[in-house]
Amino acid sequence: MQPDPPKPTEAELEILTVLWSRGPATVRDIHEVIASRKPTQYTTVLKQLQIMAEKGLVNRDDTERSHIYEASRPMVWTQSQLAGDLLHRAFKGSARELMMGALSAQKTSKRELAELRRMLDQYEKEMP
Amino acid sequence: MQPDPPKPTEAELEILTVLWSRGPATVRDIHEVIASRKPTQYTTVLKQLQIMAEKGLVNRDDTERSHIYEASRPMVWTQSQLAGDLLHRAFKGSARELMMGALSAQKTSKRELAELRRMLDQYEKEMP
DNA sequence: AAGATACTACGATGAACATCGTACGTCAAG
DNA sequence: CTTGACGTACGATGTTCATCGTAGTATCTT
Repeated sequence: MQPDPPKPTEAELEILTVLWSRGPATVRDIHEVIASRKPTQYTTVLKQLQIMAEKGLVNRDDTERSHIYEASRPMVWTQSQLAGDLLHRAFKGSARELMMGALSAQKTSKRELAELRRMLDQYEKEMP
Repeated sequence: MQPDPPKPTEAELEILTVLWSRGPATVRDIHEVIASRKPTQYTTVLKQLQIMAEKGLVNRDDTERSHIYEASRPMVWTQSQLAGDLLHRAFKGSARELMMGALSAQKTSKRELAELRRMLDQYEKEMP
């Protein structure tokens, strides 16, 4: 868990989401989830995981015959990387503009808006 | 301006940001801005713009000798695409989580937070 | 023990990206 | 008119991504 891993690609991110939701898993586990969404070969997922291990995106436990993979970084850490990256690339660093973009991209429920507001309160309170 | 253009790539997005801020511009104009940030050949920018025109990301006016390019979509439209894309790929569609990611990715000023809150108020008011 | 099953390793392939060099046309000086 | 500055067009190249097939090895089943 030394150097920060690079930003995950699209396919890599999809695998990471599986790992974040299921926890450590075998290639088979992950493949089942992925394949249920789009036709994908087992070895494709395997190869991805091997590459991801090289990049440091996942850690591999190969003590057992079926290797077990887990995300090397917690979900929120990676999310922060991705959000920050887009924030700078497309929104000049403006969190407000990013939020505008997100809200206009989909209908957001009143509940979600309320949660958002509450989160803001929380965040502001922890900063003098 | 028929079918929606695809999501811009990294290099394409950088060019678009120039077009959004300067308005319609020639290859030379754009190249000057880009090259001031990182060493880049003139023809590289030219080629990018030609490809972007094919993809429909920019419109080209070739009535003059120096062609004039402009973004085919307004900034906010593209921003919405990008935010929505990331929102679904990495945040399960949760605007709140995206906001968390963005805020934790950089220090956000009190002013920015206030603007954000005001923007939320505004947005909520327009939705019963 | 033999065959089927389950894994990993890895090379090959094709598409998308990003970058650049070269060719070629136009136009305004000199 | 010729030459140099400036412009577009486009092929070539190297890289990263994503996907898959094949080979080889270990394990299970009968």
